[in-house]
Amino acid sequence: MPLSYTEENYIKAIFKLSEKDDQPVNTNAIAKSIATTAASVTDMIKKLSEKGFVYYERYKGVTLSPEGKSVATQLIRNHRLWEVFLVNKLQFGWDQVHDLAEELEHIKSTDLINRLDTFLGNPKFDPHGDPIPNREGKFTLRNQTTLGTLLTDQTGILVGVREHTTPFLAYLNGLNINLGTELKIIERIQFDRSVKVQINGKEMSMFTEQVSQNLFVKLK
Amino acid sequence: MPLSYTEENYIKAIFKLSEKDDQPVNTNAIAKSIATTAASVTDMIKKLSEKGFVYYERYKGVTLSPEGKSVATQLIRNHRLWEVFLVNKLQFGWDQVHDLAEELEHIKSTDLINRLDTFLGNPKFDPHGDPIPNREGKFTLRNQTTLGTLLTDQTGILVGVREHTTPFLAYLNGLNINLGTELKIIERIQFDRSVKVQINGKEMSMFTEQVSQNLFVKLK
DNA sequence: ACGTAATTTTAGACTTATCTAAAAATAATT
DNA sequence: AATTATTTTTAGATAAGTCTAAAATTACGT
Ligand SMILES: [Mn+2]
Ligand SMILES: [Mn+2]
Ligand SMILES: [Mn+2]
Ligand SMILES: [Mn+2]
Repeated sequence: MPLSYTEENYIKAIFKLSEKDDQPVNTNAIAKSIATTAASVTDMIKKLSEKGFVYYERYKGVTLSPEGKSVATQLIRNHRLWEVFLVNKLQFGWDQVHDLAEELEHIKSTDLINRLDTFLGNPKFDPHGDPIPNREGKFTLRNQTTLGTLLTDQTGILVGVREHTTPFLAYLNGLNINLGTELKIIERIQFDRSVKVQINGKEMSMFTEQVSQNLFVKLK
Repeated sequence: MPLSYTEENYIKAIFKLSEKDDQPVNTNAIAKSIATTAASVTDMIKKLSEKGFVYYERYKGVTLSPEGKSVATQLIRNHRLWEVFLVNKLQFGWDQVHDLAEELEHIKSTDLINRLDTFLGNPKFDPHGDPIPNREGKFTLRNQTTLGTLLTDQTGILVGVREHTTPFLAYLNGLNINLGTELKIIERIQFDRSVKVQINGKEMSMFTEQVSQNLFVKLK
């Protein structure tokens, strides 16, 4: 009884929504996250519950079972390895690969994925700096410091982005900002918490708080 | 109005069944080729006809329209390029890649496929020696001579296989026969049209007619 | 604690793709 | 030419996934 693409997408959505707090996930949250209606979500949750991938009590939200977590982790591994392939081997930009990986992740073959992993040199992070779980489903932890928390004169090296939307990534492209780029805080504006930043020791740029909160860095 | 995987598989099946004679394809033939029932085929053909991918008259069989042919060609291009990737880059055997390519071929992105083509060095043939259509859908013609037609003492270089089944390819693996392998006819047995063959100037082997008819060669 | 607002679930309908069994059309035999 | 056999189509059901609209439940404000 293999899972359909649709079932897999629901399981992944539930996983991502419960990543932070580990609390039961609301019907409406799932509906918004995969652009469908609450009614459809309820239907699907019932099915996933019967199949043992989620724990569900009506009106009380839904939680992934260990089997569900395992499915989600495998999908995330697939997704991120394909993204590495698309960027490192096929020269796609990091703002162009999400939707393709969203399809490729559903090709079910652990052999394929493990060979791809080897071919890519067992990368630990995807093109957006997100950790790639290993064969056993273990994630390497990534630095969660954001540029917004750095003090004046400190330099951060970009190790990830929280936002994965094309507009945001394309905006960073326009500033020549990639993973590994050095970002030095020149000045902090108290009024709106925006920051003046020097990029790779050269150009200056202003970041709103919304931008600096979405950039994960490690201190240089 | 994108095509579903199912619709695409029907179109590809019709293309393959009309490749040789270019005659209308029978309902039963399609049903057998994709392991479904004649009733399902009739339903699908009606839909494909309404969408303009096939010409159809009831009880008279079905033919692909130019749009249908274009879809089929694109799918075959995708399929064969993915097979090259799986064999050349991920080290799969030529007997292991068909089913994976059967899924990968449906990822719809000409950008992806063209980049893959470039990455692989614009191969003209897939791991089974089948021609890969170019961006415009043009096929390179492959030598159609079979080993069965060679005379005694002639040597053929394997350029393709007609059968793509795993058992047949695994059988060739066991004899160390791949594309490029030299096959010299040592003796022809009139009685059952089997042949004694020397492989790469070394081992001898007997091939039944069924085998030698499925090996495409070019004269050395 | 009571009424209102928000959330969630149910009811009923629709689409795509599939199937079995029966009817209709075409092909083959005598 | 009539009968039989084969192929193809239709009729009617089923399953997965989706939707809108209405009912049920929970949460919130006073
Ligand atoms: Mn997906
Ligand atoms: Mn990513
Ligand atoms: Mn396919
Ligand atoms: Mn092939």
